[in-house]
Amino acid sequence: MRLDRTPYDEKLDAILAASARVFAEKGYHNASIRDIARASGVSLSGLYYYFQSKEELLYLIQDHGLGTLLDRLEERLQRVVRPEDKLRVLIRNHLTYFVSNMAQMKVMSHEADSLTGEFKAQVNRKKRRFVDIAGEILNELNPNTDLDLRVSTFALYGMINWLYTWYRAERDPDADVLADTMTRIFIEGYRGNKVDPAMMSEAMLPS
Amino acid sequence: MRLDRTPYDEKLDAILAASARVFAEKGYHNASIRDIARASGVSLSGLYYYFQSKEELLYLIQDHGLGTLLDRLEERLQRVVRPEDKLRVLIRNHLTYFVSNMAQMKVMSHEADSLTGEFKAQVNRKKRRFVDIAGEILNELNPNTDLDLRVSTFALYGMINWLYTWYRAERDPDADVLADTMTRIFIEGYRGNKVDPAMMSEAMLPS
DNA sequence: GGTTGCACCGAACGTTCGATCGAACGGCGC
DNA sequence: GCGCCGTTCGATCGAACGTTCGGTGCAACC
Repeated sequence: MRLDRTPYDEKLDAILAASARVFAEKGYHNASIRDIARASGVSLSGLYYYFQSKEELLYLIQDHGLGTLLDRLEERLQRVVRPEDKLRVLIRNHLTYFVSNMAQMKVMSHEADSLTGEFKAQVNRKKRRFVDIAGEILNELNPNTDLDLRVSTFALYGMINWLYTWYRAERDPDADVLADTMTRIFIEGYRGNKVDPAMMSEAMLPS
Repeated sequence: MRLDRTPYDEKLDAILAASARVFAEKGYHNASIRDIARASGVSLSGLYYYFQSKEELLYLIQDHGLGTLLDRLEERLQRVVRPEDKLRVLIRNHLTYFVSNMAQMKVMSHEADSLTGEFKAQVNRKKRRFVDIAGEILNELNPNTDLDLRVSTFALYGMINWLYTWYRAERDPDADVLADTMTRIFIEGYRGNKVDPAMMSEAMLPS
């Protein structure tokens, strides 16, 4: 089904990859289309055959990356049942993709607000899926906690998404160790905070 | 000692506050000095009486904010001794300042890479202090863990600093609840991951 | 009351920005 | 050999950018 990849597709992917590198290094608004032309080996005007505006270019990078990440996540989640394993899969899925595609992941994390209008709405729809999935897993992991679910969910994604600000492949552990570290901290931390039964009134106890 | 605040100081602070709002809303590179002139009520050229360049303006915002945050942190840390309390103080210090100064905190978190040269070096020096302080606390909290200290430290700051991407005061809990949630997750998660004594070889046990 | 210096501004500079336009290239069907 | 169409590019546009320059008002001081 992916056998019909034309030279057009290949070149578009190359342009998106080069653009992600430029956006990651200089930031979206500080990067110029001329920078991308230089990095991709295509002329300034030639680029506009592949996208209609700079903003659409950013959208293509983000939407494609989030789509890939989401597809992989949903496929991998089907293979496990315990919430602990699901959370491990989610964290590892993110971090593995991150370490392998650092430029793209930085653009996805750091340039979230640089899109406007329908571009932003479409990307936010995909991001919402990630939030919902994590929320469901946390709820399975510890249904009886008094920790705020929304705060806990974004605390989790904060741990993960902040990576682009500090991670350096040559000195830091690989993605598996990162995922293991964050998974252990978060599972232990979230699962360990159950509501203290001694604090519950009799009315709350099962009759 | 702070009684010698001149009208110049007052106006500079007002300009910095207005600039932080503009930078937070539009992003540093996407915001123009003209936007800041409009937001602060000072003419375009009049602004340059208070700073020499747009980049220095960003530096002033970041350096001043980090300085305040660091001063408060070190003062509050002196009042507690248990590592659990120290970590709680650190998290609460960050989040309280964040919620009270959202624009400034967003600029500090999101525009870290927008500075160059000596500006960036000076800001990074202050940020390093935060990393070192957190690392020392985590080490006191659980000296026997096999969790990577650097990864754990940035996981903690990721939880905290990511706040600017999702927090909305009108729907989310206040800073105290945020701090309590994150503190409980992280303390339980980090302290709970001790090296399993059953996994240790005899050579590692005290003789 | 002339001089100094701080605070501030309108106008303009040179440069870079995202985007467009018309022309030209090359392979393929006819 | 000719026309077509997908692809590419040099030349160029108006707008916006950060910064600078010459100058103004005004309070303080001698």
